[in-house]
Amino acid sequence: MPISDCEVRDPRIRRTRQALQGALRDLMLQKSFEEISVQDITDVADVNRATFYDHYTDKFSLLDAMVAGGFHKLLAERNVLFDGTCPTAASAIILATCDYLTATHSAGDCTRNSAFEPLMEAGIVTAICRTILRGVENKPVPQPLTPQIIATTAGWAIYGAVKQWFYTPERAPVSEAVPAILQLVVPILLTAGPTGPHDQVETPLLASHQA
Amino acid sequence: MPISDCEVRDPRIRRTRQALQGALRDLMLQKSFEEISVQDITDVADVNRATFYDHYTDKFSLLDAMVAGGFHKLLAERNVLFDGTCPTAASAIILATCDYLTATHSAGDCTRNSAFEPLMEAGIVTAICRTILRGVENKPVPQPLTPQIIATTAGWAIYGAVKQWFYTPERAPVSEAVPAILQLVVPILLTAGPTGPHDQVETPLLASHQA
DNA sequence: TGGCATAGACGACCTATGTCGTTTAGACAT
DNA sequence: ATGTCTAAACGACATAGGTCGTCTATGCCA
Repeated sequence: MPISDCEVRDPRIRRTRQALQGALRDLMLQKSFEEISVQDITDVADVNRATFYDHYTDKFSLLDAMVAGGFHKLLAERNVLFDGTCPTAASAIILATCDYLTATHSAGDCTRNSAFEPLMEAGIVTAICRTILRGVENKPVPQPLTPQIIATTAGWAIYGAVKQWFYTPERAPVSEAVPAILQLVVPILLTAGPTGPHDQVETPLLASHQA
Repeated sequence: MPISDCEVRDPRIRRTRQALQGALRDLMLQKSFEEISVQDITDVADVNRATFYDHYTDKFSLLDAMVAGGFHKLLAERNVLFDGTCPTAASAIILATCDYLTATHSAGDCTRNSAFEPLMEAGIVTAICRTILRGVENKPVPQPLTPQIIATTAGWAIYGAVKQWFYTPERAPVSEAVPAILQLVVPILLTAGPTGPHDQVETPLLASHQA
């Protein structure tokens, strides 16, 4: 039976999970997610196939863990902590999402079918919402709204906007896209309590440092 | 090879696809999506298993077609046409989403795993975005935004909000939720061109007629 | 009404999936 | 170092998934 992924003490568990995640990552450079079998993954990771099922219920849940972990790590590396409704933090999240999408898609995939994309998107959105929620969960919100709804709405809106930007042919550069998306989203965030230190948007610096 | 689902002339095709969709719908009342095999579906639909693959690539794509079709039908039945940024139309979409989520979840599922939910959500979101896009695609929008980005952002925001509302324990009634969610998303819609006939929100009537 | 195009039936085949029970070996504490 | 606990290996098995080629019969149009 699979065990939760965060904070695993036993180094053996970490090692094999790393191996499995690394294997999937490598394989996705060569073929699409749907073409990859659990056998393929365990072959590359050099663990027994049955062992795979000790950690993940199927390849979808492995993907899930990878996306959630990867995006969370990206946010952590950049020290993104959403302090209140400060637009700078929101910009950082938007930028991170742009970068993450770019990074994961440059890795080979023309996968225009099946469950891969929705699953991956769900993972990213969850991570975004959680980050935002940490910033707004103690703010007062007008009835019948809740901090959760604010965070979720903003999180989904951000991902939708970034996704659409990403798939737009001849899209604007990130440096333009981020403040534009920010403008769309701030009203949602402003619904929650008083604003942070910065009140109005001023297009902060947005150098894209790739993962 | 599977053929597109919309506007199928041949009645035989419609018939078998209806049978397959109906079978899945029935089966989902009894067990979770992941527990249902293609065999199960074709047994209930009384078609050969191989025939299934003539229409859908897998059970996920069947679900996809069902959700997209079902939600689209719901919107069509209610004559939801998103004329500009008029809040009434937005309310109708939000309400429809609430109802659809309620209807599909009352049908048995405690499915807290796997690809089912993300897949279903993706279908709903796509339908919402398409509907909104029809209303804003010819509106002028400030650079570097596009009508597509407006529509996608609003669509994802709406679904996220409704989802969060839906999963909130002891949630407010729809009649309160819809205008609240509307308040969150109108700013996004208002980014696009001049508003429709109604300018300010006034909490229009929102009787929930279930599907 | 008759012929044609083609959806669906059917059976066979191979691969992938998921599960079990047993055995091996590595991590960790004493 | 040594013993214990348990992750992982391993082999085996039953079921599900997906594909192919051929045959049948039904909808459609002339």
